[in-house]
Amino acid sequence: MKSNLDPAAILRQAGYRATSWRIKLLEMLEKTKQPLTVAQIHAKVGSKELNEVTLYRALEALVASGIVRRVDLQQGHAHHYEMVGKHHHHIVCTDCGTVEDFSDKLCDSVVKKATKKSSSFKTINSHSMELFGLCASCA
Amino acid sequence: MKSNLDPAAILRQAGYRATSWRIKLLEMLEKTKQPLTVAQIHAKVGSKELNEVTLYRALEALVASGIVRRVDLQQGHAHHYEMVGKHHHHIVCTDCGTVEDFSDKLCDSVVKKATKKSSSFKTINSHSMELFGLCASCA
DNA sequence: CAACTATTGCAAGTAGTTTGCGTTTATAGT
DNA sequence: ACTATAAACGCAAACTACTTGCAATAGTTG
Repeated sequence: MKSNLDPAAILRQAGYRATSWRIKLLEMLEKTKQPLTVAQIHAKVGSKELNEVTLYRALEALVASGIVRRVDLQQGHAHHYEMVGKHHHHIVCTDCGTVEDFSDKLCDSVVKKATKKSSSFKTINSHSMELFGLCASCA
Repeated sequence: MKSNLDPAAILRQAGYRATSWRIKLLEMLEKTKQPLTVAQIHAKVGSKELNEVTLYRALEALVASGIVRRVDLQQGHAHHYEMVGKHHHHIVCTDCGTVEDFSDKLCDSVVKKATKKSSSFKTINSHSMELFGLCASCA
């Protein structure tokens, strides 16, 4: 069992067809470090040829099967998308929008504590955490 | 210096006029525990009389001056709003949308650690964290 | 390589939010 | 209290982000 599946294999393993657009989409997302908006993805994958609707449907499917993650970086009302990969969070510059990744296993402790203390939740499946501040050049 | 200002005082202190709509809006938000969407707020404050645009402008102003907070509970593409009050986070049921508050000072440690480790950020002004799972009745 | 069905493109629709502009209303100054 | 001023408001219209229906196309299975 290879740890790094290629896009076509990832898609088929999740029960999807390995279509050229979805392969291109996953290849691009794997290369890119920053979470991207639909508009940015659209531009990068080929805004002329690829229909926006197709992109929305592809992202919806990929998010549903846990291949892609949707994050809210509080920039207007558009979401950002990124490959799930290893779990991490974001530090976002509220001025220029630069994004830096970070991760901390302390988060898991927070989740565990919250679950234990909660009156009506016993299982937490996922969590999001983003930090907002000013990057070096904007400060 | 009273700790609990009334809505009119809060508004004036932030440099706004204490209009009847904004007073009603803050009174309602103070009473309500759950974060609400614009549509829900609109319905609660008076959907017939209050123009939606006015509500959007009021919320924009209140968010800008830190009186109200905008949170993303990942339910479609609408944001939720709540009074800032004391800092806390949310546990959201991905099935029925129930929201429970929680807070943990460990979060501050995470923020501090991330700031220290970050290569391009030295100041973090705010952060968001939401947990997603299934509540007792949906599990 | 034929049949089956997921995926795509197009056109249209909906939800959420913003903008421009003329009118109303809270507030500061008399 | 009364008036001038600018913030806040309502209405209409525009706009962005996203969704839905349906017919055409293209992976995949046998």
